[in-house]
Amino acid sequence: MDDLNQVLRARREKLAALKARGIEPFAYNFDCTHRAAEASAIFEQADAAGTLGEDGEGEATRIGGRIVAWRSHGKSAFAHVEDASGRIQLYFKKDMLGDESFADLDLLDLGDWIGVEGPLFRTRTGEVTVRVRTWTLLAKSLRPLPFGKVETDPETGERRVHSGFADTESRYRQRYADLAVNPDVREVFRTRARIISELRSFMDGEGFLEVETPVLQPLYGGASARPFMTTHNALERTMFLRIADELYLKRLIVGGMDRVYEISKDFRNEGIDRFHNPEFTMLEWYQAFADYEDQMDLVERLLVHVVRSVKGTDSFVFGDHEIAIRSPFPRIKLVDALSEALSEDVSDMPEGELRRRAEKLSIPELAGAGRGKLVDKLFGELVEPSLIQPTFVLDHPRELSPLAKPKRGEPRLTERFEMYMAGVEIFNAFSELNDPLDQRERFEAQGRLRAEGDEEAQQVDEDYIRAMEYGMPPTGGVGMGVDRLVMLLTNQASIRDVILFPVLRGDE
RNA sequence: GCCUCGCUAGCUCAACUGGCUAGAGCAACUGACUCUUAAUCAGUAGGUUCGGGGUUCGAGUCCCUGGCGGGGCACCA
Repeated sequence: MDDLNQVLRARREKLAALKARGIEPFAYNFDCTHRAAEASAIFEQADAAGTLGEDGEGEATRIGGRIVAWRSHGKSAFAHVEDASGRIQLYFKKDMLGDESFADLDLLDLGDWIGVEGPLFRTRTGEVTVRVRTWTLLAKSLRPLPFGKVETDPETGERRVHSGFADTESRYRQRYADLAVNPDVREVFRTRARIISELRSFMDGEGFLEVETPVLQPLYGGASARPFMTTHNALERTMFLRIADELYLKRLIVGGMDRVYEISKDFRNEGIDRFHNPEFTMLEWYQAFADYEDQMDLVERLLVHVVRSVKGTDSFVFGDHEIAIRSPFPRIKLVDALSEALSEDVSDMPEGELRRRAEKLSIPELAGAGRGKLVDKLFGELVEPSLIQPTFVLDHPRELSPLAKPKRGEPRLTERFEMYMAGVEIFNAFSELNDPLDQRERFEAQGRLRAEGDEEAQQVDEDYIRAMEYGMPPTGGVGMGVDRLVMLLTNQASIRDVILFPVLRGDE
């Protein structure tokens, strides 16, 4: 207790005083009749309909919330409480509450949870307010929340927060405090939930079956990435956290489940930046009898559906850009886009020339890069940042896509697309490779890359090849970065702002 | 992993070129106030300046080192 600062100490003293007065500081429940926003709305309706009482009072309500502002005036006090719906003003008056209950208000603090009961009325300045008849302490706050002060501009109604809680690191580490004092942050995560819900209902509506495949895997695959490893004690074996759902979902296609999808966390043991968190949420789906052309149509319909449902329009603002979701989206071939950027056809450009171009742009880490990798690097440098409006980029080099079918008529390429918005890759899809002999060769080529030190190259998955040998129908598959879509639709600059508890270093 | 910027009271921020006892607002505490809303007014208290080491008569400030975070690069979705 000695090492607590005065602020924490004052609250513990109030806690003791409350107990001494026979007030339970941590209640078991509270029977609310309304949320704050509903109560205000009901009052406004009654007022408009002229059904308020003669004293201008509306119906009695019970509201539970956290005290976020307090203004005491001697024998009366105003406060705001906030619940999940918003905030509402409270008016405490000594002759309404009685001496004892009014005196006990001195033991409340910002951050306390209370329940109040009383009729609604409108103050002289027009704000719908609860005239508190009785109040109950629901939970004492023993640590001050970093509330700012909210100023509402009387003319524009605009809310400005003074001081507040801005330190990025503290906000991520103590997300509970961030959520408690920043309603905007709560809104971002409400939108995130809506987006995921709309993704589900869209996939369900298209006849896809939601499935769950292993997070903990004996082999990992389906993407180029380093995995997290762990150990199963009883089995005495190394297990991997999945880097993609792909290989299991396609086993289900082999099994005859012709449309499947999964929304789940994947884990990649790589760097962290504003577009990457080590654990992130992916939507993957696989559709039998379809190819990547069909998947472009599906992606377009999915985006239109989600953006309309969540934003109410066909466009949204991200940073400096207004992104319009109007299908069909432009479809450009990777090689053509790059040729245009270089003002020279790259389809037959020798590897040495590609390398010289990349070196001229001082693109780093070119050592050991083959043709495909060079094309990819150049594309990332020259074209990707300019893909602001939704754009499909088609037909990636074969060596970069070991799970995709060869492009019809152009066997050095694959039937693959990535979809970009705001310069960010959101979707990745292929006509799925369903020839088990070709698949084995691709895995073996990956194995050679691995032997040369490419830690991200895939391993041979014999069981996956066995599944394919039973017969896999032609299939279109798509992966989507859910967090990134949420970033775009909530206009958040960092993936950490759309993940409740992003990965940070320890602070011990 | 590399480059770069940052870390000062519970919160948001000051402190010039190294120089008095590290300041302010909010929050807290004491008092006044029965329609306020960034309530107001009077007063009080609150600091390991991220940790460790060094230079100096003197370090929040300069140097070394470590930690954490932001941004960029690399890797990647």
